[in-house]
Amino acid sequence: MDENQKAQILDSLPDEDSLVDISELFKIFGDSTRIKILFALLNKSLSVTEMVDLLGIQQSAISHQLRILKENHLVKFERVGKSNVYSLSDDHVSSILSMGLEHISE
Amino acid sequence: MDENQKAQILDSLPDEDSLVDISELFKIFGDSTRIKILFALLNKSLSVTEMVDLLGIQQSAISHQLRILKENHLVKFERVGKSNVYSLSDDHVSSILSMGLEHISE
DNA sequence: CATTCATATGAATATTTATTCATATGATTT
DNA sequence: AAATCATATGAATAAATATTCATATGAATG
Repeated sequence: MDENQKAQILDSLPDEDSLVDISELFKIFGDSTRIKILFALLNKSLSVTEMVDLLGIQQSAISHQLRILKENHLVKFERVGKSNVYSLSDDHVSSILSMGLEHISE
Repeated sequence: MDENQKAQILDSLPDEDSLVDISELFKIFGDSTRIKILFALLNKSLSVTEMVDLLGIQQSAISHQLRILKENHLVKFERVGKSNVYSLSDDHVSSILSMGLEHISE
C-alpha cells in the first residue's frame, strides 16, 4: 500500500469526532435494558411504572437508563397527572431498531 | 393500562433472545476502534499491519478487536503471502455503518 | 398541609471491556 | 533449518458501565 493510496483511504474515512459519535450512538443501543425500553415505546408512550410492570425491570434501573436515553435525545417525556410519560423522540430511533431486528434474522 | 393492552404490547415485542441479540449486535458497533476498522475495510481489504499504519492503533489492540469482529462474523480473512488480509463479511455491515453515519448528522 | 404516589438520584458493588506489555505461534524466505 | 516477519494470544490493569439499595424530590390529592 503506497502513500497515495493510504492518503486516499484516510481521506474517505469520517473524521475522528464523527467516528466517536457513531460508536457512541450504537453504544446506546448496545444494552438490552435500553433496547427493551425503546421497543416498548415503539408501540405506545409509557410511564415509568408501566415500563416496570411491562418489562419486569426494577424501577431504579429503568430510571437510570431513561436518563441516558434522555441525555442522548432518544426519548422525551411529559408530565401527565402523577406520571412522567415517555415517548420516542423521533422515528429516527424506530428506523435504527427495525434495522437491528432485520439484521439478526440471518 | 389494562391487562389486555399490556398483553398486546408484550406480544408485539421481539422475544427476550432476539432483544439480547439485537443489543449485542449494536454493542459491537459501539466501540470506536472497531468502528474505525470497519470503516477502513469499507474501502479496501487490509492486513493487520496496514490497519496499524493507517489508523495509528497498536497492533495488539487491532488484533484483539479483529477477533471480536471475526467471532461475530462481521469480517473474514484470508492468508496472502505473509499477511492476513481482512475484509467485510457482507454488505450487511456496510448498511449498518452508513446508517450510523446518516444519523449523527442531526 | 400532610400524606401518598411516581420518579429521580447517589453511592456502592460487581461485571464487563479495552488497552498495553510481553511473548507465543506460525508461516515464509533465505 | 534458521531467521524473520506478521499476527495472535494471555495476563494484568484500568476504566466504563449496569444494577441494586436506600433515600430524596416533588407533584398531586385528600
